Amino acid sequence: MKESIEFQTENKEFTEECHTILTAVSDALYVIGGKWKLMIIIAMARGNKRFTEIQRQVTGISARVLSSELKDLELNGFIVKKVENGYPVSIEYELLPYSQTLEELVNAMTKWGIQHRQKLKAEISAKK
Amino acid sequence: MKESIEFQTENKEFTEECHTILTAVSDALYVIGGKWKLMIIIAMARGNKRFTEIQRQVTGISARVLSSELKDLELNGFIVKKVENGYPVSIEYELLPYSQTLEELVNAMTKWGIQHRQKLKAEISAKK
DNA sequence: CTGTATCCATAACGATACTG
DNA sequence: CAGTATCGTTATGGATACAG
Repeated sequence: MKESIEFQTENKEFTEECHTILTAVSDALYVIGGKWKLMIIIAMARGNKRFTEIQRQVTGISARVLSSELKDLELNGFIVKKVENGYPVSIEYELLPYSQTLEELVNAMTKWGIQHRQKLKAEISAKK
Repeated sequence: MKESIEFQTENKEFTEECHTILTAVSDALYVIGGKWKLMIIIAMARGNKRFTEIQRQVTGISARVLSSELKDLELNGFIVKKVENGYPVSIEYELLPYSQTLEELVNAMTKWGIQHRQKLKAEISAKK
């Protein structure tokens, strides 16, 4: 299957191929789109397991939103909530193996975000 | 710079590194996040240049939203609006070279979306 | 600590109609 | 064809308080 984004003239095959790609990207955005989901997974991949830890690491997220996002992520098979009985009860969230399938995507986005910030910085310097 | 998402024990360095990654991803999401921007760029990379063409290809987008998104994309240096005087006036949107920097990200997302859909299909089959 | 409940503000979006 | 205007709806998220 051809997946590269390319610049080319139109023909009938491209419309179908384009549709395939758009559907795939739409599927992905549906599950991991939005402001927080990838960031939560990244924070967890760095060892943050507790609710408060994650909230501290993911700057700006409120408890209400974090709670809701964690439920979504659990439903979609990225994480699991583990409750350890004891005094007090200890609750940890853990990444499931499926979250590792996002590694390439996260790396690509990180790389792009870094270069984009550098581009903006360069543009601002140029204007002075 | 280390950018991989990995599963490891905590230490002081990770917190900083995590913050770097989260900032980068947050930057990226700010510019290309949301439901439509990547899809519009993909449609355009497949040769769609006219407003109506893009709207037809990006299923479900309204004229109002497309218009607004195109303005954002132009502001951020991804596309340019070209007006050819003539009868009637012809308007085309073209990708700028900067949009090609998204290729790796789009490929990763496409790949992930395809495998995710297959995973869902497999799970549904398994339940029957 | 780990959330939930409530309230409120804003953003995002869809539908429709309309203009040059 | 390429949008804009208007309206209404839903989604999203922040703030605060509160509960187990």
